[in-house]
Amino acid sequence: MEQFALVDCNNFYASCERVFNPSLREKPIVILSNNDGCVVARSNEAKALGVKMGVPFFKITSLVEQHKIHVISSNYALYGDMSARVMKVIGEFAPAQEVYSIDESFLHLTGMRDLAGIGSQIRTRVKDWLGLPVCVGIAPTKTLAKLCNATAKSYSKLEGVLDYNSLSDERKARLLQSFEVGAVWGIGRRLTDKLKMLGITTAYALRESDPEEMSKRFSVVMKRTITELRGISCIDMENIDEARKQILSSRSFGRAVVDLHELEEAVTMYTSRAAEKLRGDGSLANEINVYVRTSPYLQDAYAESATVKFPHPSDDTMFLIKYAVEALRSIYKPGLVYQKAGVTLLNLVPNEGQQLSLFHSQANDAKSKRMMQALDQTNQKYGRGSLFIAGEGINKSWQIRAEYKTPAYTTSWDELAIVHAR
DNA sequence: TCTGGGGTCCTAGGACCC
DNA sequence: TCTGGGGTCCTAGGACCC
Repeated sequence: MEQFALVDCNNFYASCERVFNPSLREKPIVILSNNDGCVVARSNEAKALGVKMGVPFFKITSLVEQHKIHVISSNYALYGDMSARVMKVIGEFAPAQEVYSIDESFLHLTGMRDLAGIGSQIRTRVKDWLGLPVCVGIAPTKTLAKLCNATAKSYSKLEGVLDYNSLSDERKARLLQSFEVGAVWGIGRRLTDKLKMLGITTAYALRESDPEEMSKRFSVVMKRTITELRGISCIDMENIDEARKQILSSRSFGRAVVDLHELEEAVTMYTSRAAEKLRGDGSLANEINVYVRTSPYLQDAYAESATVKFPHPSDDTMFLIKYAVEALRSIYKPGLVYQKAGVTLLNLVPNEGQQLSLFHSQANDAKSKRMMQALDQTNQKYGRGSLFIAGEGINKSWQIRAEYKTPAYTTSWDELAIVHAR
């Protein structure tokens, strides 16, 4: 039988902030999304006060004042760096690891012994070495490992680890009964509603439903989920070395944007960022999609996107920008108040042995390669944004707000944590 | 008389995840 | 007044082929 562990950091962003600011321990904390728009992470204390995930910040301002909730703008440089460290430590425990998100990773434990013991060791080591709390769920399928992880988080008696294999059939059934069907991995809001109409409201009821019939009624994805709930693995470990299939860079603006010129600056910057990621993956893009939108909450909301295909695949920022701006101009409508724009690189291919088009000169290609290397190296060494494309604009007054940001303790020389001698 | 029967590839859109 | 950003996978339907 296969065995998987899901290791998940508890309240990851909030926990990262606490590592560098211990006075935040035991205090309610919320972390805000880019632009300080809504809540993307909460400490347990904030959850207990009723702050919901994803709630717009302006809706909880009185709650924040009333309970002295600490408000922090998200600091992705810090979280990304801490994440890399955590994943490295966790990865030492198993022959195969799949980093599933910034704060979660699956381990392949098939054939290993004392799985719960391994879970405890992981927990202890991450706490000791990095100061971050994690929980571990262990089961013969990823879907069950997810549920076990959630249970390990909510019952302190379990000390952060739950091994599904150690439960009796009756306990397994009770565990599944304790979860609403929407809590199951792969069952979102739409499916939850549809399942409810069939009288399926818990993870247990879903497990007991007929996979074939459900496959016809819904899709093969549903069938897989049911099979996984029955303890038969059908969602394998993914190869994490595979390059991404698309790269998206988008942001809401810090203020209303009407001007085409400002949109061009934004799109230029997003394209630069996406191109950096593209080169980091060692990929080339064949197409670019650009979208703009007004606030979707307006009555006459406008949202449009355009895709442009390149004459040949490329990772050259200047080249990509040219097409991005072309796409933008085709969808720009004057007089609207834009709130967000985004750029997606599509149809990505590995940057090896690419056939150059007939009229594409070798010399130009080498030159652009050196230029892009210089750009990436400078930005890596001196911090993002040290060197940028002129079209991004200097002021960037449309950029996001981040009023409550903490320093980039681990990734920027200017902002290193200071240790005070006693 | 009664509209072939497969196949493949591509795309848009839906649903999900964190 | 204020509502995130970055991904994946699946399906249905159209275009095209023999």
